Amino acid sequence: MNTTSQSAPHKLAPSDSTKKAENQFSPLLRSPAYLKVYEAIEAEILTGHLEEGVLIPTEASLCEQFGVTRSTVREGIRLLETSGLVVRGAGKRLVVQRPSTSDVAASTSKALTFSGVTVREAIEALSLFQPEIAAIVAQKISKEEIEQLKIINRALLDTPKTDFDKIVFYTDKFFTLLGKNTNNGVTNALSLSLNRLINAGLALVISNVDDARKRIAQAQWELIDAFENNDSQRARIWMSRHIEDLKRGYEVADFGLDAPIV
Amino acid sequence: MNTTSQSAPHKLAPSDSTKKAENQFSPLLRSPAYLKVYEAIEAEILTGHLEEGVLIPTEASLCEQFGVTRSTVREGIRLLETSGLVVRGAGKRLVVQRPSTSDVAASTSKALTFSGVTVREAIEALSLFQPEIAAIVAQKISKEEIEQLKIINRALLDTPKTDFDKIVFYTDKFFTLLGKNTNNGVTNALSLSLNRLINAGLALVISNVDDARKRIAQAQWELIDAFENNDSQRARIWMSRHIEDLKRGYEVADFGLDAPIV
DNA sequence: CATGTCTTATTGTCCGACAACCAGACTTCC
DNA sequence: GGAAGTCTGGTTGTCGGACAATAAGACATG
Repeated sequence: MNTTSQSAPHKLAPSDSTKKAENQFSPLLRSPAYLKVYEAIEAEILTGHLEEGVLIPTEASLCEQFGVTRSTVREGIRLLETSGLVVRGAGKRLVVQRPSTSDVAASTSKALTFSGVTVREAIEALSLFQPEIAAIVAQKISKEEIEQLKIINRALLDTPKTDFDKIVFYTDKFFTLLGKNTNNGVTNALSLSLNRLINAGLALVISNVDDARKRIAQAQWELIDAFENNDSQRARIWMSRHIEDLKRGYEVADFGLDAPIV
Repeated sequence: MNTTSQSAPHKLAPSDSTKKAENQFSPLLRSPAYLKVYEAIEAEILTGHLEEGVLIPTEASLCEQFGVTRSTVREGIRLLETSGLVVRGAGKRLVVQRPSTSDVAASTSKALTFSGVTVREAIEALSLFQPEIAAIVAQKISKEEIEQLKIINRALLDTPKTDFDKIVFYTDKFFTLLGKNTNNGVTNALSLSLNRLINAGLALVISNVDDARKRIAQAQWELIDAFENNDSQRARIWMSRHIEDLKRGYEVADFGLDAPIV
């Protein structure tokens, strides 16, 4: 789990570039002090020596312990912050905290966005994965959670047809609850991050499709019904339709499916 | 796409805590200078003003432009680095670069690991998603890529039964090539990150299961065969078996399925 | 008990400095 | 002509010290 990707252990096909026979040395990496500071604290957290909730020593203290200046320590701390292992408490001190599922989803969708993936790719991924998620949720979900879904569905129906933001909100809420009911941090995080990817443009799409709210609500209702009967297959099918519907919405809205997500 | 999650627009159920009716103000966020530096440069990159490959101005120059000190600029730059929008060129200057799929996968699997997900969760996610990936690959993959898969499969068979690292390597390679052949940056990245999650412990598992190599190779072969016939359904099934097999491997190896991934 | 005030610990920012390092130009030597 | 040394300027990594801004807690005041 090292950040620097310097792999290439075995090559399947020998590289046909220069035949100097001297390519055996990988560029040796000297890590600057601020990186070591980061890695040291990260390790302390991952090994459990620094438990969740405890306060990281003050910058001054870290200077002493590591024998470096505050500037250096601070640069290392910035890395810790973005890695999500640490958050700023209300006051100021840093406190250890493992990233939540939502944090993971946020960073993943952000990374995907940065990498320049298109809306089409996101929707295709959605159409691959969400049906499976629906299918497994159908096996696991409890009565109480189904009730929650019904509340969302009802709220969606009660939303004015033109309150697009709210429609997006309840659509997302439904997906979110599904992800949660996989009872699996990985699938939940990945599902969340996919949803984030399409949420950005969803309001625009919905505003362009006349009966969007009705169609979404119906899909939700069929899904709920499938869940109540633990019918994985039906859940899968309706989720497919749901996503396919969204995709068509993006198409008719002429949204620019092949443009990078903004 | 803001990093600070301060949502909670509509509540489904009114919070039954203090009834002060004064909860309308969200904590106003003052962003420190180093954050603004980060955001400013990030924005320049995302809007395309700073194209891929161009060199970020020197720290000294950034100091001037932003009117802050180098220490501040440097803290901001650290954030840029971890966000993956920028890499250190061979020399020293920072150069703009959108994160690659592999970068995204790395950060995602890292984030998932940090969040403390278990091996079981990772495998379940794998068993949900990989069959779908195999199914879609069966529709898209070209003859040439199938040849690549065959080469990997052959190499796996040629690997000594006890060279566990190499077996892991080719197993991973196979999955990687599948992800690539989805021709979809999102699914590819997510697939890669899932693979990374389990690769860590895979060598240990393989070393504990006697005919691991044979079983893996057979699953690969069946998959290849399914790909050649564009048989999505068969690809799905064999991938399911493949994952199921891995899972059983983890079980018999008594790997600690419910422990967080290290 | 809600408001001010004070103290203290800690972070955010600044300044100026220097060594380490890389790249490119230049020189030297074969 | 080309390979190897040398010089030089630009840039980053680290340092040390300084001060303002802010938050937390204790305390006093009405």
